[in-house]
Amino acid sequence: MGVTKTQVFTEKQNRIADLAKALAHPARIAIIQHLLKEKSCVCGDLVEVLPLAQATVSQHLKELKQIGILHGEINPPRVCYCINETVWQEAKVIFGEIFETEVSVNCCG
Amino acid sequence: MGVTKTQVFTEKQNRIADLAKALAHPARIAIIQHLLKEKSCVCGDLVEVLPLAQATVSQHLKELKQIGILHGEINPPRVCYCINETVWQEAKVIFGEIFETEVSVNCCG
DNA sequence: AATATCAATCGCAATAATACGATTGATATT
DNA sequence: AATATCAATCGTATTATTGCGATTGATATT
Repeated sequence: MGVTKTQVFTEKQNRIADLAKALAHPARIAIIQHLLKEKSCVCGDLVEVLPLAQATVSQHLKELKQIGILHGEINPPRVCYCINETVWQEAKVIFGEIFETEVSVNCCG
Repeated sequence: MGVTKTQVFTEKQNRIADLAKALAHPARIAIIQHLLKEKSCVCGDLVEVLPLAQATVSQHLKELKQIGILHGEINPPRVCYCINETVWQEAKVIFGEIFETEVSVNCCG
C-alpha cells in the first residue's frame, strides 16, 4: 500500500527511520555537507552549488526543515538556512547508539 | 521524475544516501536492533517478532542484504541472517564522519 | 509605481517504496 | 512418494518520492 505501518513500531524506531529518510538522498547529503563546511548559514546560492533546479532544491530544504535538521531564517527576499544544532545532536546520539553496539558473536562467521 | 540524479553527486554522497535509505524504515531498524541484541544470527522467527507478513519481512531483509548490511547463511529450509561486520563498520565510520563535524558558527543563532 | 530578485508552492509526469496474498522452489520428515 | 516447513518471488494495489516548469508572493531597487 506504499504506506508505512508506523503504529506497530516504537516511537524511537520511527524517529530513527525518519531521520535516516532525511539523509537518504545525495542532494540532501550535499546540502548538509555544504552547510557544515561553511560553518554558518548559506543562502540561496545552494541552488548554484547543486546541479538541480531551484524548485527541487527548495523541496529538499523543506524536507530537512520539516524533520528539524535545518531551520530557515527569513530575511526577505533571501532565506538563510542553518543546521539546527539541537536536532543535529539528537541525530548524532541516536545513530551513535545504534552503531556503538558491537557485533560480538556472529554465527555466520 | 521519481528517479534520483545519482550521476551528478559524488560516489560517497550516493553511498551515504543509500546506507541511510536502508535505515529509513522502522521495520528495518527493528530487524537490525533485533539482530544486534541477539548478538548472533536469527532465523525466520523475525517474522514472529515483527508485526508484518512474511513476504514483507522477506522484502526488507532483501534490501538490507542488497546494501550489504546483512548477509544470509542458507541452511535450508531455514536462512540465518547476520550483520555483515565489514559493512556495519563502514556505515559507522561514514555516519561518524558526518556527525563529528561540529557546527561551530551558526548565523541563525 | 514599475521592475528585478528570491524562494515557496502548484501541477504534472514518472519512478520508487510499502504491503501482502498467493504461488513457487527447496529441503526435511514421515 | 507424500507431506510439511520455510523463505523467496510474483502480482497487484496504493502511496511516496523525485524532478522541474510555471506561477505566485514578498521585498528591494530604480
